[in-house]
Amino acid sequence: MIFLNSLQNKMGAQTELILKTSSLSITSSRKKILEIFLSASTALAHQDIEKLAEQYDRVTIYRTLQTFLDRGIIHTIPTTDNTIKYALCSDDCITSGHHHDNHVHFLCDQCGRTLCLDDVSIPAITLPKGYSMKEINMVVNGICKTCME
Amino acid sequence: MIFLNSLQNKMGAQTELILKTSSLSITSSRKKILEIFLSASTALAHQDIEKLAEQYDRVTIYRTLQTFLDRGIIHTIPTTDNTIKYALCSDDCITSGHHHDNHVHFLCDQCGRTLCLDDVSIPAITLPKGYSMKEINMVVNGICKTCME
DNA sequence: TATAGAATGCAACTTTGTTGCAAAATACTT
DNA sequence: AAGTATTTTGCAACAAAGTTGCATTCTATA
Repeated sequence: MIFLNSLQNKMGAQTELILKTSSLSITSSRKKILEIFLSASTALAHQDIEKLAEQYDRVTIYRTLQTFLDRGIIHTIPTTDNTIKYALCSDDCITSGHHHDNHVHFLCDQCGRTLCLDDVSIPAITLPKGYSMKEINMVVNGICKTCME
Repeated sequence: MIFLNSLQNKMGAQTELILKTSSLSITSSRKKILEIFLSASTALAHQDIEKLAEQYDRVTIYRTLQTFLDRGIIHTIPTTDNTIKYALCSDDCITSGHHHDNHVHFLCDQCGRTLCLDDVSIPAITLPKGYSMKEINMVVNGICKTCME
């Protein structure tokens, strides 16, 4: 019990730090949603968060996610089933101010989870003349490790 | 006028051929939606099609797009703003039966258009052990050629 | 601790997508 | 070419997803 409290305090401290770094006021809904992201192993849909933070209003969750997106705390992942998925940005992504999330995302067709393949980086490509690149995303569909077993 | 008719006949023949190839019955809504795709230079959202084919019911458009997806006539493009965009598959994509759409897609942040960069193919990547790949998508955001000028 | 400013919850609304079913259109048979 | 089986369409009703305005509550700060 003491151990559990200490864990929660740790996470509480972490969420407050993230909010402070982004100069956002510290509210319980924001902390709760950040905690959800920190303990999630996969990218989350709005609906997932709604279920895990059901004490908060749907509108609040929409607005909080939008705020986090604006501040670069989270990012969206383009998915082939065109559901919106959100994931935490990596540390240096947040601190560096602008968004650069250079790893490949994996969408499991069986369990439906969206995973960040942190170790697989997106290869460089050459665009036709006249195009300017700002962001690049790579999404792979298939069966994930867990579902293959 | 004669010239215009001949053009429309040409496109009519083309749309009917596509439908026949996929063993779909030929209906005016399907032909209309195919014509829209054939004359579009960019990928289209459901909403775009609804505006361009307003004589048809919303439900019909949903069902037609789903049918075209099932037959591999069109494909969806994952976008970072998480709107669903549809584009015609290339010829060999249709005829070969299974879908393989190996080019990079470009999303212009300025004009909002989604373009198929047919000449830029998706580079190969290596997934971690245990993952199986079925489909791969690469989406680039930035400013397109037209908007840069 | 008082207060200005920000965030939240609620209600009402718009947009987007789905389903069942009767009517209409298409394909097929003869 | 006409009749019939099958498919497709449109309508209605609904469900889900997302948005907006405003009054209330909470947070930061002096």
